[in-house]
Amino acid sequence: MTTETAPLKTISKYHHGNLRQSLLLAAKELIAEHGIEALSLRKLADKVGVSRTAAYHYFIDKNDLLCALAANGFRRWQTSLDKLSCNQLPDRDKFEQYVLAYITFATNNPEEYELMFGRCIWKQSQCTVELQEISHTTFQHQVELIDRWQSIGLINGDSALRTSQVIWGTLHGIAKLFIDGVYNDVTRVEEIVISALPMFLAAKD
Amino acid sequence: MTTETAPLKTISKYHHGNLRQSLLLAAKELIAEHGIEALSLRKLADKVGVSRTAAYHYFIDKNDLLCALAANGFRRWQTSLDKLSCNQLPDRDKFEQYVLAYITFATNNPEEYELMFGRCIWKQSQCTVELQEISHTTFQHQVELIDRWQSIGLINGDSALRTSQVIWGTLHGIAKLFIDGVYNDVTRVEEIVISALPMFLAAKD
DNA sequence: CCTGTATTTTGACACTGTCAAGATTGGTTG
DNA sequence: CAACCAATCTTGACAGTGTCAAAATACAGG
Repeated sequence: MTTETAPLKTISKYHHGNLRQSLLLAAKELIAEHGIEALSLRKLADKVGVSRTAAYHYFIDKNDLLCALAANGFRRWQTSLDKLSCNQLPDRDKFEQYVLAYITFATNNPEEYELMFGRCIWKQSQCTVELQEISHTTFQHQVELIDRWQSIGLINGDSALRTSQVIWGTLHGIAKLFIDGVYNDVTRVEEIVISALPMFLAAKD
Repeated sequence: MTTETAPLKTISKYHHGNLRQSLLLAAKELIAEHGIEALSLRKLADKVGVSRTAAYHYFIDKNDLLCALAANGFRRWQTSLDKLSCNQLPDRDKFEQYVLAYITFATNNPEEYELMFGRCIWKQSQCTVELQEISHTTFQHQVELIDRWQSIGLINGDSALRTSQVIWGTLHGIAKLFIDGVYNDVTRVEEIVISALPMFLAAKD
């Protein structure tokens, strides 16, 4: 009777339809709620309502699935970056916005950030070419941003690459200390980042 | 015949003698060689030559054992710090030495560093009181160091606490990007840190 | 020698990732 | 319409993990 009264697309046990997408979505939710290390393919399959090994038809690995999630994260962060640099004029406010946007993205999506920049994926050096590419271009965009701020004299330092590495390192370090729970009062993260800002800026007046 | 010719303390299957110490040593070696996530209590027990669950008489948990390892790491880092600050005169060279010592400690013992400052222990917020105390006092010592450099005008910034958090964040971030494999050319880490140095120093001449 | 206590082992359980083989479905061709 | 095929999903199985309960062993004191 279930098949007769079904109006639209009923739930046919087989052929889920868009399983790959559903898996990624459910995985993102599970990770955001319970952390990366709590994610198991069985629980994920349960949540989607599918068998334990169904995911292996779309991902060669658990690692492969995590890489896809990380790549999505990079795309999200990339669009946030684009919104910032759409205006061609770089200035001090934009730099401050960039710094705050970075730290906000990291602390608002801690588990996704951990996936993107954590050891879980990169340490085993088995990251997807997709992830390799999107992360590389994202970093390049950031270097270009820094380069423009340097060219107007807002930021000093060595080459844009070196300066980018240092600034990124600082933001990453502060974010990670909070995300990983070493610092536990996450409300203070903005204060710390704000007080780090003058370090980057060229000496004025 | 083994017991008769035994000169000192022979290996009697039971009563290993100093099992707790042996476990910590073997665990440190395994972790340094194969990484934290590759450490299992069974392999550890195998290496020490003892049964799977023998460790549970000295550690309530796997987490408890990891906390003990991390605490040892903090003690090691603390002694390195003491060597630096034994001379009462703070100066620019000492600051540079401190920064390089930090980054060297982190990159030379990446897995131990990950244990000390990584999510594995702190995220679950189930860290030992021993670890809580030693890490706290270690951080306090670093704040005092920064405070002295500030008082001679070498470093500027807000309160010593804030400045410590920022500097620590920067060093931690750069170290982590290498340790976690996001940056893969670890030979460049010193260059990056050196180029980060002028950011911290008060504007001179 | 006997007994109690500290130490270590064995057995068991639930959970994990992943592979091989089988079951089910939708689409395409004869 | 029927038969096949390829894509999709499931079941069974295996090795490995952390951890608990209960049993076994060794040492020390009477």
